[in-house]
Amino acid sequence: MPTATGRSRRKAGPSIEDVARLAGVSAQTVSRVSTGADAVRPATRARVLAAMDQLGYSPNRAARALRNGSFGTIGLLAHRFERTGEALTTKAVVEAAEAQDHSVTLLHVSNPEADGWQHAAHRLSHQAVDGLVIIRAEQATPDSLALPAGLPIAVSDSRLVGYYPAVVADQVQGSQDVMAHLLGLGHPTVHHIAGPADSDPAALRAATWQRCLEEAGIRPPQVWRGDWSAESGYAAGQRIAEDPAITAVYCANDEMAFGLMRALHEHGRRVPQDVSVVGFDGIALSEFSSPPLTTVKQDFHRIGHELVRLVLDQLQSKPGLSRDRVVVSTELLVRGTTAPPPGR
Amino acid sequence: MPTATGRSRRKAGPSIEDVARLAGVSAQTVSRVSTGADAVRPATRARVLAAMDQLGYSPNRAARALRNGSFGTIGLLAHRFERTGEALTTKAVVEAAEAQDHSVTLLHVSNPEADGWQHAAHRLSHQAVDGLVIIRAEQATPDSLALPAGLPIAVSDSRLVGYYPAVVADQVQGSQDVMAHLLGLGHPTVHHIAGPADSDPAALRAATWQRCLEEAGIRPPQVWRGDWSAESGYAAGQRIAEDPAITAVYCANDEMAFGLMRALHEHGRRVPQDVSVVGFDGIALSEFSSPPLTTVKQDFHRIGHELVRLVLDQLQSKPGLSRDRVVVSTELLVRGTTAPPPGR
DNA sequence: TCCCGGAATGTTGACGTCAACATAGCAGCG
DNA sequence: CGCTGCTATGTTGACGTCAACATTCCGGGA
Repeated sequence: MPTATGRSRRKAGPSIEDVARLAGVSAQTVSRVSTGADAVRPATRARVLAAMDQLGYSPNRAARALRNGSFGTIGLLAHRFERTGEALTTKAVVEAAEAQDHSVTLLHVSNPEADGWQHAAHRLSHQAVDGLVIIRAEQATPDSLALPAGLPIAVSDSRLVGYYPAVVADQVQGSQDVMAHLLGLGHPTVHHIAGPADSDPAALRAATWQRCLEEAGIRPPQVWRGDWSAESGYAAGQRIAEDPAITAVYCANDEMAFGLMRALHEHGRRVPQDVSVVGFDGIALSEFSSPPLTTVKQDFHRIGHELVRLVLDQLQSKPGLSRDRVVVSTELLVRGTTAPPPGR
Repeated sequence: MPTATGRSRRKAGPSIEDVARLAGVSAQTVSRVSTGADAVRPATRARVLAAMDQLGYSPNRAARALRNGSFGTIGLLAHRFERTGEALTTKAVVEAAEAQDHSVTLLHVSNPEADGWQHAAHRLSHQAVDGLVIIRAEQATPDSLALPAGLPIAVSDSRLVGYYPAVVADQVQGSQDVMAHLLGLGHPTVHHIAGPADSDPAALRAATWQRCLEEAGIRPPQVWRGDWSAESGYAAGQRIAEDPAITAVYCANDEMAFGLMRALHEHGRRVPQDVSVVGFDGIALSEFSSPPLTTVKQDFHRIGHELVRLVLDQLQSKPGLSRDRVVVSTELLVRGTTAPPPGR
């Protein structure tokens, strides 16, 4: 059974010794040149550089990592990271890490049940990376992860917030803005298509929606349950479109809003004249639905950068500099899918 | 100049020696248990496993990499990988790599001008990863990359195809299907919103569009030039919407189709009654525009898996098994944005 | 002239792992 | 009862790098 064990010793590239021999110096001098640390006579340095160039030498990162105990690598643990929010965060994490001379190793958690996360965490265990960023670990709990102690970790919205340094978007403010906007337009009530029940951000958005209604003296209607996908928004939309009493829907993300709008469109209900729709996330395409979607924009770029900062601060033992929880503000973008209710 | 060099020796986790001592065996026996390779008596194995568990041991990957000359890591070089196609390909690459016990290190090329790619290639230089996957290296040329010789590489659609083993989507077939569909509906001609001029897939789609028109005896109209973004599709749409003679537009990707549709909508031109629109990629949201977008679906999942296979085949020196070029077929999805031209 | 001191360079060893080889233990058999 | 031929385990060394320490070299001052 020759599975993946068939890895044999690869032919090595030129080593520091080869360069040293060619340049007529010791390995240590080559090391000095390559790390740029110590004093080396300009003539010697030039000779070493020429030798490096000639051999196409580049330092072996495994050996460096072994020597230094540091990989220059941050692990990124995510589930379904091809989704817009995750992809944008990932991009920002990679950029920020690069700016700090770190690279990013991706680990995709295929089955988000506890086992998948644990398996993933184990693979990226504390010797493989210097730190770990976890984005949207929806089902995971600190126990189910069993991460090695001492590994610097930063998480974004998820159940893990509170257990590890975290970056969270201001779900509450964003949801309040949405509700103020819709109720301000005169809608008698607002329906909500929520994200999956095991998602923390989804729960927060739903709770804020509910609280805002209650504070306005309105009894919250039954919540519609989606799973972030446009399909689920479409499915909920099939029922919503049949109820002429519904004039405003707050969707927990943009994809579900797209699904809802298609369902409304198919049932001949006009957006925004008959029904107002609001999304969440501010994905690039949200500006190009017809009409463009009113939504709450998240600053994924900043979220990614803050996540990296939290991890690297721990690495460099600057606990004083890193607050436990960074809140990134959100912004309501009022575009074309919201209007006063019909007959008003 | 203390740049990022301030990394000190991290406190090490438990080593194989610690486990050996606790279990009362030699380090080699621990190694055998941890690699699962050799024969170890069940009682001994159990003792070692218990010791590993108690200490929270996990093998040091740097040491392993140094020993084996292999990192178990594939590098992924991409520009703007947060876009749908890139993100889906990335996901598939990560999954496929994981299935082969490899992890994936992401490298984001921020400025795609030659320098950015070269810088990126240098960072991932041949000792850091066992192989390299390059997706959509639009501006890069083999010379501008200067990749280390002997590093297994696989590329997807880009100018690099032909220089390295490649996986390409069947742009030609997909474009032909689009043109046959639209012309078959009776449209007198078809306009095209192309991708950026330096993109190979964009060029291929545009060339096929042009050839199909010519073969039908139609003189191709001026091409509209976009940059893949919905914004650019919207910008082209502002002009297209003003020309009542235009009844069908083939967009080189879905995002631009979304932008076009919003522009058409704003100008009161109905899709598909007045204008037919076709996209390319088959992103998840394309099914949830109103009406749902007719598009050419690419199998990003398969593309990612083939890329990994090409790299790993080279790693295991199976040149016979890996063709130089894998073509992944595309599929026209006829949905709601295409219809016969008005008055027919 | 000789010695001192600092700068440039060299030598040694250790990081953690695992392949190769070495040895110990033990069952089976004549 | 000793020998053969396994199987289970132990020992050694090397992968490439770099910090710590050691050495060499050289100019300048006494």
